[in-house]
Amino acid sequence: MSDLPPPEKPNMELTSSSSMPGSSSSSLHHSYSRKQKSLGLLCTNFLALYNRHGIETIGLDDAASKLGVERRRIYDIVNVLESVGVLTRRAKNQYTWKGFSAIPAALKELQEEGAKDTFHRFYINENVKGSDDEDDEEESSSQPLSSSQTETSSKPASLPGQSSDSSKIDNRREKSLGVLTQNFIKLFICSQATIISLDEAAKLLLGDAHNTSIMRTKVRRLYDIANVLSSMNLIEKTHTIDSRKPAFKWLGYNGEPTFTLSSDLMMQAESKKRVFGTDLSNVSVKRSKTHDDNASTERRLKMKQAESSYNRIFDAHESRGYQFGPFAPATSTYPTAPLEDSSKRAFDVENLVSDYRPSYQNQVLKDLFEHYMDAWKSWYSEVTQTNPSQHH
DNA sequence: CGATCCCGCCACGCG
DNA sequence: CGCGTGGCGGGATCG
Repeated sequence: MSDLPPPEKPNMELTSSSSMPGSSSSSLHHSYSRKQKSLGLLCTNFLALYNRHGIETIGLDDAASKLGVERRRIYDIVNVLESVGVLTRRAKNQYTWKGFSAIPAALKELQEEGAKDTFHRFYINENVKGSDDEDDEEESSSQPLSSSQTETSSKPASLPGQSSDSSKIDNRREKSLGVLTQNFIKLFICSQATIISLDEAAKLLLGDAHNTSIMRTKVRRLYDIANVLSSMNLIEKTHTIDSRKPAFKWLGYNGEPTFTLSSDLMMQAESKKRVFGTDLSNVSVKRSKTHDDNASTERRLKMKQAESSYNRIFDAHESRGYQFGPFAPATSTYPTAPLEDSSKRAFDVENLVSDYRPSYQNQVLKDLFEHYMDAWKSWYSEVTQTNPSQHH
């Protein structure tokens, strides 16, 4: 009982002007910071909530209510998470948790797909470019699609009706977000680009730089995707070398999701990406986020190919078959029996969403994070073999 | 201001 | 027809 409240959405106001200035009255704190409801943060919480051992199935309603958001938002997150293999749709309203360990394989597949698809030849770099015409095209014919093979059939090579190659109508379904996410990622892993500017990505991904309207919409989606990907630390927001335009930097699979919660609990005791692939050939010197990453010695990404490096990492990860230490064990985590609630009580997710208020940045979550953070740190120091200067 | 992007209307399938 | 999904863009916030 008392599973999930039937009332779908306690939406107070709807339709018509939704002016909700919170009713005059002085008080204070107005405007509800948008940042607090960002997809990125939501995703971080989502991950924290389901990245525990034992989780296997995820119900959308469940997630929505626990995180205190509308269904719609869950769809956004779930779609991009699925693009990276962390989740898989099992049935209506039900997803299967695969975990971060599924990312490498997913990326690898994306890379292969991208290589054979129409994904080739994008060269972005610091140098400005004509950026006028040319180099647009891209997915104008045939759908990039996903899951080319690997998975049984369920992939009619030719869609009923127009057998003409390009089926403009293409899948009515996932026409965006999911596919967009994959294509976005392909941009990085199929080229050796590390940084891709926003409009560059939009231009490449859409191939319609003339239509401002469409562009605008796509860019919005790109932001959504970027936020989610960022919370997983697959990418990071930055700007182009000339620090002019906003851009995204591919971080790749550096390991676990760094708990970069807002910046309250851990502020500076974090960031330590990459743990394995120490023999990466193209290991860029990624400074910590201590300051900025103004890499003065930014070699021009000219090199091409060299995909084997990825395979190596993936392989290493998979063969290790390990499970990210701190996350699996956690033997004494939320015993389900709140002995007492003086300081650290059980992780009562059912209470995460107090109601309709910004449920993020929750005290409980904080506790959880700290707990994990601690475990993670010790675990990290263990696996950190190659860690020269890092403490003086 | 322009960059960022939250909210939720409403159009798609599918039972 | 209702319901689960999720495209899509207005317009509010942020920097």
